[in-house]
Amino acid sequence: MMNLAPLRGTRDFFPDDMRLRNWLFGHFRDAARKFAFEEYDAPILELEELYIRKAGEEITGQLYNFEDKGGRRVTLRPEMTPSLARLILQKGGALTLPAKWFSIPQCWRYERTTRGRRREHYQWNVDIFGVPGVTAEAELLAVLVTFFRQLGLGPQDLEIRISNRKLLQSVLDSLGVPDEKFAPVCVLVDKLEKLPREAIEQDMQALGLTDTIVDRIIETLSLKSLDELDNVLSEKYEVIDELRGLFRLGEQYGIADWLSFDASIVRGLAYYTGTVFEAFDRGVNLRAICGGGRYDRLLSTFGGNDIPACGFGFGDVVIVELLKEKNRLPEFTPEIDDLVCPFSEDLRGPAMQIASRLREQGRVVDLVLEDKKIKWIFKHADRNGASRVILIAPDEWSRGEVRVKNLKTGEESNLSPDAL
RNA sequence: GCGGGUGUAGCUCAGGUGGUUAGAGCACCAGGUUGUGGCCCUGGGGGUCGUGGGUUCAAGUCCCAUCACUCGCCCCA
Repeated sequence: MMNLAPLRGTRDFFPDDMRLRNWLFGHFRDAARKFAFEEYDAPILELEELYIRKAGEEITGQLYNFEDKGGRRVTLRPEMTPSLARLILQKGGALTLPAKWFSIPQCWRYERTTRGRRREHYQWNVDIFGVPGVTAEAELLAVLVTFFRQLGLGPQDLEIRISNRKLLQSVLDSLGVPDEKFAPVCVLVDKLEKLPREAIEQDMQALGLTDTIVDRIIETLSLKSLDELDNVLSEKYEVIDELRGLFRLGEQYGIADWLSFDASIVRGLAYYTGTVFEAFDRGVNLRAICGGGRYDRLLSTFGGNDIPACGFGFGDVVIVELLKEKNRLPEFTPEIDDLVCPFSEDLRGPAMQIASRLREQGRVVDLVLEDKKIKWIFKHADRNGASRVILIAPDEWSRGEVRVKNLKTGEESNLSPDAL
């Protein structure tokens, strides 16, 4: 037999797995919808040039790319934001702002697989275009908190760490580092905790940064609070006011318990320009659960006019690991309302009519499709989580009735089909 | 790319130092119970023992190679 396993780093979703996935995605959708975000989608396959950013990002170094039959360089999308930017630019002036959109795309990367690193995952994306101020970030954070609360998680389980790239930018500016170095430096800084210090310093030097500058960056990132930052930084940076403003909005939204300032958050993507944030579980261990930020100048990198924007991505894997660990995953079992079974082939017609009528009422109805014994029927009903078994049997049917058994209570009665 | 671990039924796994027709539990199917589920009892189907080669009278077992999965490292940086 041929190899039946899914390709390395990819997953099959059997009905058992799909029940969990649908449950999770349902919560993604509910949380976004509560805040009036609208769902969109785009092709999994995009032109490779959509992701060429040359900032040393991990994500663009792991493109799942190839040449199609027309000789085009294409790639399975590693993230949704560039596709979203493409959609926004297509709308042009017809786009009414602010645009609040969400999606649950499957995203791909090609790399060696290890624990927790697959080649494919689903990533809930929530974005706001057209709002320059931190009211937009506050909205995103509130969506996240709403989602976490729906899952039964609290601020004792999770925290959202927030910073702002303008912090780093201000420091670089004051040290005379040219603007075009900013994005690559951010990418390197994001790796500070994951890689040996020397490797990073080497790369920083390759970008033309002196030891003094590197020290200053690290010094800034190690500050633990906004007040500390305020005292240490010589000039009055507007970024501190911006961060304070965001935390104030967090308080007014009643989500302050979930939020903390953390200067070491910078994110590994090149396009962020302002606020950046990541959510972590407080019981250590797991990787970031989600992350996002403001990217006000993404559209111009595609040749369009910029629109202020911010958003986050939220993977489907880490959150499930966390929920498992916290014992917060519900049991997922199949459920149907009625199992209808004709007792003999000449009663199949009436059985089909009764099933149809019940379905028109909105019930989930399974029909026994073969000539099966009663024992099989009840076993089947049990396995599929049926609430009722409706038997179309000769004696009852001759009196215009069907036999109904409620499997939850064990009650049985004869009813006219109209009374079902 | 390097190293470790694991590959035996649909699933989870047993199978000292080689020795008849390769086992268990779960799952599946059937019967017990010809019109009533979960429990129980009985029976049944299902295996080229990852693949290829070698040693041997004899290989699931030993040797070599290879592939797959998995963990760690390297790479990405």
